[in-house]
This record gives sequence, C-alpha cells and structure tokens, in this order.
Amino acid sequence: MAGKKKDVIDISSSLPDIWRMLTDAEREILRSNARIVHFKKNELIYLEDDTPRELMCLFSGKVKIFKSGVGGRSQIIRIIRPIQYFGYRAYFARENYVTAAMAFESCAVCMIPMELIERFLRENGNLAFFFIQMLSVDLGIADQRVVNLTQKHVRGRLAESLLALKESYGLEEDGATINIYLAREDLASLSNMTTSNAIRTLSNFVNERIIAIDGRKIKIIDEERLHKISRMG
Amino acid sequence: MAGKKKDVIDISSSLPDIWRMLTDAEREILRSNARIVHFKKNELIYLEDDTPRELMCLFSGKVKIFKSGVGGRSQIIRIIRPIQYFGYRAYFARENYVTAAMAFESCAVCMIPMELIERFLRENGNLAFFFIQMLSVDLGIADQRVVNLTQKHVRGRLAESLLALKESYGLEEDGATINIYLAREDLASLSNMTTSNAIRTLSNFVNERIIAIDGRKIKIIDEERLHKISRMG
DNA sequence: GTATATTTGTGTTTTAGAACATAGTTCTAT
DNA sequence: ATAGAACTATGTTCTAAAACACAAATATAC
Repeated sequence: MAGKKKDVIDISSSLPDIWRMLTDAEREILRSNARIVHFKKNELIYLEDDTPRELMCLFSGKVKIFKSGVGGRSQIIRIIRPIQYFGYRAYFARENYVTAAMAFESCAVCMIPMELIERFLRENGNLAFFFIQMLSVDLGIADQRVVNLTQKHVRGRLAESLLALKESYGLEEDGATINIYLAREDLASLSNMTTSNAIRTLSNFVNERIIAIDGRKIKIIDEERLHKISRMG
Repeated sequence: MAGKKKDVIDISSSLPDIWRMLTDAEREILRSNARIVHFKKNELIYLEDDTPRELMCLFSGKVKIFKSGVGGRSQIIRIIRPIQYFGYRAYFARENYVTAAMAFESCAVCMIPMELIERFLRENGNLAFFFIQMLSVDLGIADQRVVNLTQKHVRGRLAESLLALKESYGLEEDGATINIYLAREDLASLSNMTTSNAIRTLSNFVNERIIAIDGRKIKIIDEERLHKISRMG
C-alpha cells in the first residue's frame, strides 16, 4: 500500500506535460490505470512486431530504441532519456512495432493504456497537439538522420553520436564525461559502423586529444572540434 | 470568376480526408482561405530553411521532398503522390523546413494556412487524430528507411526504390511500365548512390531480365525478383 | 531546327570501411 | 573468488562503391 501510494505520487509529478493538460476527471482515470514497471539493465521492454498497447514514459534510467537490420545487424534508431514518452507511434499508425526497446541500464517506466490516451486526445485538443508536436519533432530528426548516416564518414558519424549522447544524458560532475556507460558495440550501432571501426575511430580521437577514454567512460576534451568533425562529415 | 469557381469545386471534392471531418462552418472558412497554386516541372515549392505557413495537398502531378546533404549532395527523402498532404511537419514542430520540395512534373497544389488547420484540429479530435496518424505512419517509414539505406547494398536499394515508385505512382496502361519519367540522377538520390551506380545497376537489372528500359521509362518484368533483391539487401 | 547543355553509358582507378584474425582485458554470474 | 563469456584493441586483407574520365545520346532553349 505504501508502494502503491508512492507510485501515485510519482505519476502525477512525473508526467508534467500530459498531466497539466488533463481535467480532474481524466487525471483520476489515468491515475487508476497507469502502472510503473521496472526493467533491469539489458532487459527488453518491447519487441519488434509486438502489438503496442501502452504509452510509455521513462521515469528513470536510459532506453534504446533499435531495429534489427539486414543479416541481424542491429541499429539504434533513437535513445530515450527520463521524462520522454515512447512506444506510442505504432499504436497511432495501427501497426505493430517496427522497432524494439531495451533498457541500457535499470529503468522505471510508467505505462498508460493507449486506448485511454486516444480517448483523451480526441476530446482534448491540447493533448492531441502535444502528440502532434512530439511526432513532428521526431520525424524531423529522423529525416536529418537519414542524411547524416548515409552521407557522413565514420569520423563524422561518431562525432555526431558522441554529441547526441551528451545532449541526451548530459555530463557528469566534472563537466566533461558523458553520463552514460555504453559498450563500443552500442556506440557502433548508434553510428552505423562496425564495432572495430568505432573502437579504431575512438582511439584516433584520443590521439588527437579530442576526447579521453577510461574504459567505457568518455570525456569530451575539445567539443568544438567534435562539432566541426560532425558538420564536415 | 469561372476560374475561381472551378477552384472551389476542386477543393471540396479533392480534400476528401480533411473535408469529411469538418463542420459546415469550418468548411466555409477553409473554402475561402484555401488557394490552388500551379508549379511547372522542376519548379521549387518550398526551400530548406523557409518558414512553413501552409498545409499543402497535392492535387495533381508529382513532388519530391529532398534534403541537400554533405557537400551539396542531395537526397530524396520522400515522394508525394496526388491527394497526399505535405509541408505541415515543420509548422507543428515550430521549426523552419529542414527539407525542400520540388515538382517532378507540372503540379497543382492546394494551400491552406496552417494557423487555420491548427485552430481546427485543436477543436476537432478527428482532425487531430488524422494528423497524428499521418505523422505516425511517416515516422515508421522514416525509421525503416534509415536501416534500408544504411544496410542494404546498391542492388537492394535500387530494387526497393523501383518498387516504391511503382507503389506511389502506379503503372501505365501496359501494366508494367512505372508511371514516372525520372532522371537517373533522381533515381540515384532516391536510392542513396551515385548516378554512375544507378545507371550501372539498372543496366545489370536489364541484362538479368528483371526490368526493361526505354530511355527514362522503366518496365518491370520480374517483380518477384525485385522484391527478393530488395529483401536480401 | 539547330546548337548547346545535360544526361546516359562504360571503362578504369582509388579508397573507405567491412571482414577476418587473434590477443589481451574486463565483466558477470555462480 | 574464479571461470567463462563478452568486450576491447589492433593488425591485415578484401571488396563494394565512390571518384574520375570520356564518349555517345538526349533533351532544352533559342
């Protein structure tokens, strides 16, 4: 019961965007239908071809959305940070998932039935517009990503990924180390290259004093150069 | 005046999806604010970094949405067929356009002020959901496209593009020729390859009796093999 | 209808990045 | 705490596709 109470508090205070837009009645319905699910590191949240049923909001932890491509080679499509929503696109498109989601590290995810969300947003223009905006922003990012991944060279793609990770998860207290603990393989599948190439290019960046590496921790030394490398391709 | 009348008729009968969802009052407002603009072959409809102001619906003709990538190399992001909407994403995301749009061939485009559309959809759940669905479908396609363009080889990418063109614009009366007149360069920038590679691979497909070529006209002879090549990468 | 520009086709060279191999290192589960 | 698995690192080889070069064929504009 204490646990239940805690969840309720989490939900109302941790869904700021959606919560703000609802009426009291809607909030009550949402409160009694939402649940919080915990995932361990590397645990799957949903699978490619699953049927989408719930809107998910990441409360804590880090999540990757990925696709298995040609010959099982997997590709990270986007990364989710706390208080971001995910898992809703396929439901709206009336499709099964075309991606899978996995916890990079242990996570708490709030799940809200999509039927509820659809019912609310058909009555609530602000909520509808909130989703329209999220989808529009994501579609713009996806369009940009197509060009970045296909036209930039490995150095440009890796530089871009490092900057994206910094953008999403921020820096540690030293103001330089990217706040994520990522295998080289994940860095590779985020940057569309082989693991060898990610390792090699990372080493080059270290030699050029653009970054410093301590195991999986990456410290950005010369962010300006990273930006330049990312821009130039 | 006769011309004006004609436009009005076109608008009500050619915007089936949106029209159906509006009230009579909304229809009246829309009718008096929509305009039809004609574009000649290769004319630009909007430019990268322009400010989006209008929802566009292609009434007739063919349109490409493209981005200029690294070193000016342009990449076709998607192609628009008649009765498809476009140009609205950036407005919803509160961004300028990140893509440009150009007429493949002479076009008639219906333009509706985006403010109007936003006002309507905030009041009209069905209209809002219509846009949510379009955006969701497009985002799914974009995610798929990232993997296709980065992981498939030239043959797979070209096969896929040919099938996509057939899907969008259909076949001519012979039931085999793709109903579009496209330069090799456009075919290349749709398939993310150089023009030389598009030409060469097209020739290979001809030698393998998968397609036949007459100038820019492409006839699909063995669609099954195209599908197979596209799937296999 | 002719001239000029653009597009198409093909051969050759070059190169970025994949594939492969192998050793050392670091996780992780029991 | 230790064994086994997974990850990291680096060198070497191989290959798909880009870059380049140049005819030939078509389009487009005047």
